[in-house]
Amino acid sequence: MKVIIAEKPSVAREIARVFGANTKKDGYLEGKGYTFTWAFGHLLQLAPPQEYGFYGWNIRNLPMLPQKFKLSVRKVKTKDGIVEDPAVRKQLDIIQRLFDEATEIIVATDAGREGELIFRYIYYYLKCKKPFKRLWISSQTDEAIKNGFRNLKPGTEYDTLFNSAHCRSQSDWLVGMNATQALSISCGNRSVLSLGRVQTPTLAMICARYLENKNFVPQQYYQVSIQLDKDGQVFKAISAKSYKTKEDAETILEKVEDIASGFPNGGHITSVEAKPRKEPPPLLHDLSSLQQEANKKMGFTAEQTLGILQNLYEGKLITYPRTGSRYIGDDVFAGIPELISKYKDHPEFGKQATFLTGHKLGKRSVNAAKVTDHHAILPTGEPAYQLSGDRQAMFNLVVGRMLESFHQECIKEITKITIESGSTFTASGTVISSAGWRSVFNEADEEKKDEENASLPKVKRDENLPVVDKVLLEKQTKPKALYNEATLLKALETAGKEIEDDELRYAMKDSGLGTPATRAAIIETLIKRDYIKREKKSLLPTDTGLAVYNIVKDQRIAQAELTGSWEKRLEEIRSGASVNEFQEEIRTYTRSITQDLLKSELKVAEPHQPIK
DNA sequence: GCAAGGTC
Repeated sequence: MKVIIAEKPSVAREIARVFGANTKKDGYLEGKGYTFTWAFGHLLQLAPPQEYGFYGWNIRNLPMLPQKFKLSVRKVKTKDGIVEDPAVRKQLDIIQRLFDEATEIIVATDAGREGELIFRYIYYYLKCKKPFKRLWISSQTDEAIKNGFRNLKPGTEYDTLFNSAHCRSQSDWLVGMNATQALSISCGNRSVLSLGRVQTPTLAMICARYLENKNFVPQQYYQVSIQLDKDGQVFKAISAKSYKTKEDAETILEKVEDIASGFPNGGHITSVEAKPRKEPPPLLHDLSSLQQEANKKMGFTAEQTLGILQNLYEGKLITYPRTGSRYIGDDVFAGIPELISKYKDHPEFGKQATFLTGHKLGKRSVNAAKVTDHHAILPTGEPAYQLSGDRQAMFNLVVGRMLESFHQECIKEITKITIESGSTFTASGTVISSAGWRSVFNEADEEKKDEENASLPKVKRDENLPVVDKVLLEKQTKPKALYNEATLLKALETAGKEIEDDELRYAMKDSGLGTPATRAAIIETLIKRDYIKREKKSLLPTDTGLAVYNIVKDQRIAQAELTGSWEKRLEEIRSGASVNEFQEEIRTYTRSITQDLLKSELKVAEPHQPIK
């Protein structure tokens, strides 16, 4: 009997379906001489410090550098404290029994570094010695699965991938556990002051932006706005220049040739420019873009969005949500017309779905090379009945975005009118001449400035129009906005793009900080540590957060570059470079940061949480 | 009591 193990139940089910196996058993599926079982993500984790004899949080244990790491079963928090997750234990027992009976093991965890780690930790924990083959596919259509099975690779081909994954895992443990204990102990051991490769740069970004915002000195400046009348249609124009002093602006104001000053037609049109601008449809959603959108439109936190999406996914209404790709392959695209046609009667989207079934679809989101472990988020086409408000709203974002993505360009006409009336004024307005994808949600453009005109009348060069009103505008320069969940997620995704070192920037180019699956959890961790708090929609540092930031802000652990340098080395390990060398560097770094942190003091008198 | 990674 051959055993296939997937990363999660949904993938095992898909593969089993392709094989025509449909006997359901407890923890696996069976049929056609195969069994199809699964993990639930990481079932095993690196064992905590006490399993190496490092008891309590004690300076004598630091730095903690286990000679050999152990694995332990994933834990879960209950009212009786932290215990082994019984569901995980049960699944491990099932996998063990299946492996024992297996003539061959086929690894079908996700095609990537963590997928490899998920399997290998199970394999080594169960002390399995049987050889295994690797299924390596990047989409889960029938054809891709069949093809993958015709091209199974020897398991050993992925040994270096496992090495890099294991190094990532150990390095995060060494740096995170030691830095956390060192900082907490040196600050009096009154509360957990955690540090880590991802959470600390994230905290630093929030703190730096907060301080920049708080210390920003706004500059006062002035402009003059006038209103013109074209056959009864009034529109706004604003002075081309802005002025540092009120006096300068008042001079300009007085020079305006408006009706009240005795000029019946004092607005002289000197130029009219109209340019069409094409706006391509947006890409399909990945998790991060959907979290950002749901935060902007509905105010959901990243964690709430993830929870709702997981729920829709378990109800088979949407495809896998924790994806980092905004593309689909040609195989999935082939099914899109049929999928869209299922929404022809949808109360909100029916009209656009019907429109699209009669038109050639845009292919901006179709690119097989940009599909990694999972493709972009799509509805499955299953009918969705009586969803709760939140789930319905989220589902609509997914369906709506699908329609947008395969829709046509939006064509806008951007008009700029220049007017002389004592000095130079400009009026601008944007008119949508063909809505294209924008007709799906039919929402107003987000970033419309105050001075923009919703529509402009048709005017010609050399026309003279009456100026019916004029006003002095007092304005201030604005600081960069504080982070909210949407902008922070975006910043985490693009973290590393500003790194000067070409190699480090390259190493981070596809990753950023954290992963789609973990970013919501990172934000929640910072909140749980009382490092940051939500205030309205913004994320603000607390006094504790700022104090920790002050201690570590110049250290490598507070910088995205640390991830860049690890990613570079991990990629080298994947292509065969020495594991020991990197591990030794990490140990050296762990010793040094532990030493540094043990000297620190928390310079804030904030109330601490008692130790549990 | 700690990391970051994955998932139900």
